[in-house]
Amino acid sequence: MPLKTKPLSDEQTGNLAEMFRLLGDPSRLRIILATLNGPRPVGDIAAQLGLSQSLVSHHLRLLRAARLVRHERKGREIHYQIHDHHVACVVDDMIAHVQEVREEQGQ
Amino acid sequence: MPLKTKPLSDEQTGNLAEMFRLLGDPSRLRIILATLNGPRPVGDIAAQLGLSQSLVSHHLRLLRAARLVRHERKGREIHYQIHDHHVACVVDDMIAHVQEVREEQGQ
DNA sequence: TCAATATATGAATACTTATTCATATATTTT
DNA sequence: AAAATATATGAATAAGTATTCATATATTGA
Repeated sequence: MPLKTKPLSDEQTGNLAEMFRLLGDPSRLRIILATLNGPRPVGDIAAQLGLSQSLVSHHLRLLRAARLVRHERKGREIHYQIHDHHVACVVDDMIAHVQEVREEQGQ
Repeated sequence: MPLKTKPLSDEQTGNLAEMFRLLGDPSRLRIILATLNGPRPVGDIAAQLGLSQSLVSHHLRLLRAARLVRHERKGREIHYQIHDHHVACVVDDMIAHVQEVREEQGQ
């Protein structure tokens, strides 16, 4: 039984799509996943994922603008973490879906 | 408090990103939204959204392959609906996030 | 204030992909 | 079987964007 949701305005639908689009790039998604367990400095994220500092910074700017992550300065570092519970839920539910599909499709 | 999730394999992360990417296009997302309240024939979706039949069909093929929607034939029509509860949840949570952002950012 | 460290940003490009147009396939009705 | 209806698909292109490189900004420590 699908959840009932009020019809969305064009602008809202656009914003919604934009959120998903941001999660839809592998590098950006990995960055998001890296921020799930608390604040992480940019450099650490880049090192952990094997991505350039520049790339991570570009992506974080987009994620920040969409409020998918938030940041706080600590000394000269800037620490990023997932923005809130909703975002974590979205990711978590989709992980569950992917794993179901994996099981269905065999292997 | 972010949810703890097991670390994902590269393949799983890729699949996850692919799911989000598919929801990240406005046309495809509108198609998804149109399938939230039960089975809808392709033609109806196209008409309702003002998209070409061809475009809707192309998109549905991708959504179907990712099991974001499922289909059943009824006579000469093919009816599509959201694949399952998880997918509906993902969309719903993200709608909640978008609305929060909207409130925060003023307006 | 100068050097060192951490992050951000602008421009350029290589790559991806949404959309259209034309056509093919499948199902039903006569 | 032929016509009509519904959906799917292939190829082409136009539009968008992920990534890199070079450089700028900001903070800390000497």
